[in-house]
Amino acid sequence: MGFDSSLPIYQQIIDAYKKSLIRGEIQTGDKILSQREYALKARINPNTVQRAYREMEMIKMVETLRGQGTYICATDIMLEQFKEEMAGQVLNYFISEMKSLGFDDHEIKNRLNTQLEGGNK
Amino acid sequence: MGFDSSLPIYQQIIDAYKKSLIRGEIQTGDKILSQREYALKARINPNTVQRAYREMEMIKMVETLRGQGTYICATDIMLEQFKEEMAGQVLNYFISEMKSLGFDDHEIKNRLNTQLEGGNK
Amino acid sequence: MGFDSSLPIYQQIIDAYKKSLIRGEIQTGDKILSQREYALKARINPNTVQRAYREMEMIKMVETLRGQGTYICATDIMLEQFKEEMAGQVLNYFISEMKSLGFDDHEIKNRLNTQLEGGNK
Amino acid sequence: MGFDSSLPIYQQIIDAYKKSLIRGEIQTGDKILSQREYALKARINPNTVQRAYREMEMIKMVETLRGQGTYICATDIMLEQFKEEMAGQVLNYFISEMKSLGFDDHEIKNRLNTQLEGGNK
DNA sequence: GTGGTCTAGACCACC
DNA sequence: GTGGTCTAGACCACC
Repeated sequence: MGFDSSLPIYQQIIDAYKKSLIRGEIQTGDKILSQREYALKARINPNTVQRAYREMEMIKMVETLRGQGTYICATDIMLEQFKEEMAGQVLNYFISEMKSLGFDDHEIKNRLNTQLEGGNK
Repeated sequence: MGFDSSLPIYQQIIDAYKKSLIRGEIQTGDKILSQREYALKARINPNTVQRAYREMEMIKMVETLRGQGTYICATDIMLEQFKEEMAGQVLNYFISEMKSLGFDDHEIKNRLNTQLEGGNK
Repeated sequence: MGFDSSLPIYQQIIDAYKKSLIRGEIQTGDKILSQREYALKARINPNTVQRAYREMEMIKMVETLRGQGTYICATDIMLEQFKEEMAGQVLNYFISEMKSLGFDDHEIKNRLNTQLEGGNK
Repeated sequence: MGFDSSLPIYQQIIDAYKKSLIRGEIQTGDKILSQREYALKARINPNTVQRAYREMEMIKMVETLRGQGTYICATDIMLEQFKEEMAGQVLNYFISEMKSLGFDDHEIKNRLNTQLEGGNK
């Protein structure tokens, strides 16, 4: 429940839900936190949560029943898309971090291979 | 100047300075922010900043001149160590993120190759 | 620049732009009012205007150039959709108003025919 | 209780009462809001309300008993007239909206028939 | 100047 | 209780 500064908070909320879906921690049909609960737990403004929830609703990732709450309604196809999207983000972030540390493409690949073989925790 | 929740904040402060050094944004001889200034800008507790600065002093990455401020004093060898250290962190974070999205070692390598060839902005 | 109370203001802003597009008063490529200007003229909060502009951007009806302004970028196909959408709204509003005045389907048709033939200003 | 900009507000007040009468929401003998109450609820100038009430009195749609309030006193014949009047307004508004969207007489009739048959909620 | 994000808080509608 | 809309206003980034 901590937010870093690179992406807008509402986007981080959405990404976190997408990741939870991919990992199977939540699934279609599940009720998610109410906007107020989320805002309280994350100590952010309810309006910020609402923007995230509204955008998730617009892409039909969740559906909202007035007075009842918000429910996941993502299809398997959407899950695949989210997985691609999140993987792309993770990859780009990784590559840009490595490059900013001074590694070129070749070195990045080598380091990854070494790390994967050497066994990372 | 935003901190996420995974690492202790003082550690994130140190890492940020290490990365700035590697990237050449700051170098040996440069004066860095006073603890007070840092705490104000980052809106964190001065004690947290103090711990970070103390640890950087212990490994002789910076030195503090009383009444004058804190100065970078890292050697080239230290820079190399920092680079390895930071690369390891970035790699481990990348690998664990990809795995939590459901990718195995083979897929991770493939994705990286594709992304590097496809050209990421 | 007056808003009635039935639809949310941000929706009325969007509908007004859709109608202007259909009527040819504005067209693709045109720059529209800045959010601040619109808010000032309509005497509403800039945040309300922003929500309308953001939603128009999400459906690719306009595009926003940071620091420069917002421009219409609707395609002809979108215009056709907007026309259907607005016609549907107008029709439904008309029918519900007539029914609430006590007219049935048959009478509504008759009244419309009479009015169209009798010549309305 | 929201007013749009096309008609003068006092006229909109009168029309709203006429519609309420036609719909049977209020009837002859009922006491209506005091001018002061109306102005407060609708957040408009008391003078505007006064003009509406005065005009309703002139056509003997309401009567004001000093110190007691204002009461509906419309006859059935007046109700019929109001119904015609309101229907005419609704029709004219509908036709002008459809024409401004680019529909001709023939299309307007067709659309209405389709909508009525298709069943609008 | 432009738009983008966020907070704080009011008030409403639906249940 | 739930979400939806709106205002007021701060602060930021890009130009």
